[in-house]
Amino acid sequence: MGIPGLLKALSDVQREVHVSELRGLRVGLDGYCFLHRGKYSRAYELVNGQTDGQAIFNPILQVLRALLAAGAEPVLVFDGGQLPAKRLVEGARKEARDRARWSANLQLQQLQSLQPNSSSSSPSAGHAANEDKREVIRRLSAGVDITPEIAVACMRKAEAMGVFCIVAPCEADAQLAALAHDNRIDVCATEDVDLLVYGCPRVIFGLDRNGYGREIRLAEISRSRGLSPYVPNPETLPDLCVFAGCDYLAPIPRVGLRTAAKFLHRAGGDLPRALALARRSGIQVPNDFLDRAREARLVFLCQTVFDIEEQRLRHLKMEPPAGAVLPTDWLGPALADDVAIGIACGEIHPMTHQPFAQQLKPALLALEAPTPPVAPTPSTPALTWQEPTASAPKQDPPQAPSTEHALASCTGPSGPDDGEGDEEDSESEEWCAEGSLLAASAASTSCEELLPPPAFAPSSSSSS
DNA sequence: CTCTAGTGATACGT
DNA sequence: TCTCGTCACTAGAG
Repeated sequence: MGIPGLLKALSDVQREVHVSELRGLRVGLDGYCFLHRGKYSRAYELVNGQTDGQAIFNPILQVLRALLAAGAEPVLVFDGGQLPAKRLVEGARKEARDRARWSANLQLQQLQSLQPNSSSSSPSAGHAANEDKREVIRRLSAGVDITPEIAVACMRKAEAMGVFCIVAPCEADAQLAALAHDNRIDVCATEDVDLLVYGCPRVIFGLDRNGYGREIRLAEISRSRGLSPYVPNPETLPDLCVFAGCDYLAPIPRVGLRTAAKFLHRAGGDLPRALALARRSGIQVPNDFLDRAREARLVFLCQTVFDIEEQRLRHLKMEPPAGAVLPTDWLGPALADDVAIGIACGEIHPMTHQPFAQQLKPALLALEAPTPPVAPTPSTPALTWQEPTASAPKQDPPQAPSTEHALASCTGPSGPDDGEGDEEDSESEEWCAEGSLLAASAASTSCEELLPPPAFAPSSSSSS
């Protein structure tokens, strides 16, 4: 995620902050970062049987409460659709999650087959079972994925607290940067250094439930000595990051943050010259790297965001150059205004573009049947722009049905030998309740609610 | 020596 | 069909 090592390199310009210093300020939060903190709690719930499925929301709700108590005004932003640039790396991540889920579920099945009659448990056996449990939690939490359904459920909870929420058309990072650029938020809270690359002036990292975090101000990064003699600044940060390898571009082997900074320094900040210097030093820079780097740079500058004022999509900082020929939807999809508004409101799924209320099946989080792990491909490089050969043969899952059944038994609080007939029907009441909540809100919500409340509007126009 | 890239341990609500 | 881990440590290359 982000640029490896950049946050640590900027540690000398970080400052400890507390939410009490944010009174009266509007704080934009990257929703995914805080939902991610709840994944372990969610896995813990799963292995322990009884669960209301709500633990995943605790970290974000605690942070929201801390901000509200301090007199700050939180604004919650969620990720939306995928960018083509990230599809490749997302595919690898999904595969890793599926593998983790697969192994965790197998282990969970074994654990539960042993657990009911633990009468024959010596202390050592109990200890071993505990160790197994921890292992299952570890693997299961790695397999939990945060779906848009979960994000929207979180959104409804936050809105019930009076928090303004929005789903970005693409990445929350770019949307937060747009809000900051439009002076709708004063500071961002996230774990991702990318927000600095996108140009957010004040970013708080590691904000915890007690309200403590570490702030980096974009205007002060040129004071950092972490990459010396290279001196970073807000304008050249995108060049450094695409050279060092970011999410939008396959990295050059043996080139990380330090090496990229070194060559950029020697080239006076000019990326083509830096690449030439790198080649001269024996680094194998792909022939098309400069073109790919220019495309990746545009993602930081021109990604599609939702414009609250105009109630439609726009580009972040500038229109893409007229002559630029880019892959389809490279900067984000072109959506009709009503679809874009529906996504931003959390009423339309950002990927399928279908209304949430119709398709919101019981969100089973990590409980869906995992796809079996594919055999490791022999020796293909991990990230290439070549043809996707991954669709070759789907092997037979060794024991998929039995594993799926074990999952089903784990689903309900006490699943009374449920068959598999009811798919549309609700199995878990909490998600059913969530669904009705969504349906009700979808029926009554008008998208005009996206127009910012008075306190949220920028200090320019007050006409409504 | 510096730096990249890979590995292993690790995580916790009421 | 449906969203991002991270840190410390170290082998190994330059």
